Amino acid sequence: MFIKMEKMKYWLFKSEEQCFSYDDLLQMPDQKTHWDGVRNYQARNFMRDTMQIGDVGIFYHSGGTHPHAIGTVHIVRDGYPDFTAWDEHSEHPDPSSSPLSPKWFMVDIKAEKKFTQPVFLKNMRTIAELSDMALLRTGNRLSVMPIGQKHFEILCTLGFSSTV
DNA sequence: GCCAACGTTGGC
DNA sequence: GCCAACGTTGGC
Repeated sequence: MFIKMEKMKYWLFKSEEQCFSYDDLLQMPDQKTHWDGVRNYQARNFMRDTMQIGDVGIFYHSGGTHPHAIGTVHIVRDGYPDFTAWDEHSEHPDPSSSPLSPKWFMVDIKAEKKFTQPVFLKNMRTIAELSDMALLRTGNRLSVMPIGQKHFEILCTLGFSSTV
């Protein structure tokens, strides 16, 4: 008997803090949400093709004066059509997507644990082991991106440490 | 298929 | 508010 164990993958979920924050996620029923509204093919492909239930992620707040990672999440439902695309009243309607021919996909994530202290972007840039993280590349605009296990562990170590 | 114009993102 | 980066659009 062969049971294929897929290797757990690591992701970063980016959201503008004033738009949807980690605290907002904690307020959601069952602390879950669907990661809707992504209208970028590369991010779409990650969610549709690569993410799996059980993968874990870092939640990152962009847009503020001090961008930072703020907690961990895990994926509780893998890729399925983003139904907000054919809702004309949604934030990101796209008439070219339909239930019969969905163009955009999303996953469901659930909050895991909020960091005891945020890990600031400014701090990340000083850490050599994080230098190859996609988030730190200038001009990166993906709201969902893969990171390495090493990146995930370093961010958790910093975020859950009790001293600065 | 090329490429300039345009819109959006996001750090600073 | 500015500007760099980059994806998308549309004319040709």
